Amino acid sequence: MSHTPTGVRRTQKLRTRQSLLDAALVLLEHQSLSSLGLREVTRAAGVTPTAFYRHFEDTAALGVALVEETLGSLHGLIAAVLAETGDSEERLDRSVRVIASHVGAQPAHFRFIAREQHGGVGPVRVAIAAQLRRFAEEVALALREEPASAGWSTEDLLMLGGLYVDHMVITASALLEAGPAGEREVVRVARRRLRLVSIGREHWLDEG
Amino acid sequence: MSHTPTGVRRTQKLRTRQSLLDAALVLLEHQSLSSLGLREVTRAAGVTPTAFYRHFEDTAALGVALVEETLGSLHGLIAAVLAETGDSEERLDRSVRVIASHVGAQPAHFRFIAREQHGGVGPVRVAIAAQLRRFAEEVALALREEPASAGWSTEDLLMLGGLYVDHMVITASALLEAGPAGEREVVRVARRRLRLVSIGREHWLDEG
DNA sequence: GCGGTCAGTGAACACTCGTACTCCGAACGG
DNA sequence: CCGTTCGGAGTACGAGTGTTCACTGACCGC
Repeated sequence: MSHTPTGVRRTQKLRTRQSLLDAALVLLEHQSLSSLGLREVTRAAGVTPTAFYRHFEDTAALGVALVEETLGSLHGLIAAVLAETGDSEERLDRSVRVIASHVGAQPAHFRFIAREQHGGVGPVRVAIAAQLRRFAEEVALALREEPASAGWSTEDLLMLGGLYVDHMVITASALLEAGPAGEREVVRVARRRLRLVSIGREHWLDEG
Repeated sequence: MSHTPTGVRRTQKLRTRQSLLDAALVLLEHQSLSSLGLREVTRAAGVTPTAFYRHFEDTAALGVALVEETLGSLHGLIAAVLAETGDSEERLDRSVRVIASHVGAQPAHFRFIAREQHGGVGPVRVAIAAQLRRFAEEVALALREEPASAGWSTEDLLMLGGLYVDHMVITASALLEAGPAGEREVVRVARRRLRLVSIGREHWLDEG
């Protein structure tokens, strides 16, 4: 009897849940999850502390939910960007631009990911790692379709995919630190780095 | 009258200071700095809470001190590794091995750095960023001496140095997550990634 | 050796925290 | 329409927090 997932009741519950997530995200802009108090969140969300338990067991569980909210909706996006046509340079530019625009649009979400990727809350770290691994696999899959990947082993494609994903995270983090003012410079360097990796990729099979 | 910095008194003070740092590092293995309590540290160090203030203003200040303890002693090390002779492949292996051995020897220190690099405590983030930038500059300086860097601009050398440093951090973090059991695999992938970057470097000036 | 310096103590302050209760009332299924 | 479900409110508890204050006693330079 899990009842219908629709109805006024369910809607209101999701509403409060979302306001908890939103409030948490605001608070997490200046602190990390492990120092985030349950009461602090409920206070900012406008509900009583006890109401929190109707939605999450822990602040850790809330963190995991935030991870899925942030990264869950991004799957397929990178693959789509890579699948578009254009020469190497164009696609590289496009990738960096997509990252920059997403980070600029929802800085708090990405700050949270960067902060908790190696943070003090185990379950959240695990959730982020799982999502990033999925990204790496998706990128590897997209790369395989390209002519430039002829002769590449699956393992090497995954290595390259992980490299791209890690750089995506680094770039996002750098953009957050630099702020809108330093965005151009960060983008410049990120593009250069990707170009270097791209060149390495082209000549990967020349040796060894 | 700042008196002589020597003497039994100064020695004892440094002793307690160090025990505070050590205690904090142990506690930070399973949590992040922003959730670390002042009382918690003093309890583990075997002193009263008030004694803490004789050494640090904040737990944030303690964090900054930990950063310098961890990274301050590493300067020159990478440059030294890069300065050793050998072909590209050998030096690449050596670099990865040095990282792995250091991480294996003092895991807590490196875990702290990885965790707080994007953590919730501003001053600590700044301190880490400053140290890593210094590393990047040192690496760039070492790279400039090599024949393979002929024709490289200072900016690109710095870009490459930053790339190496970022990968050093990523590798260290991956080693910590993997534990001793997964070390071989992490080292394998790290070596591959560095080789790819190295190949990109060789052909960097071929185009545009 | 004598007086000042100062690292560390111990008690007390005013908080905030997570969690366990009981209870209310609106939306729910039959 | 009626009994049930359940999201949320309210209260209370014990534990832990950062910081302050006056104090002690060993080391210091003179």
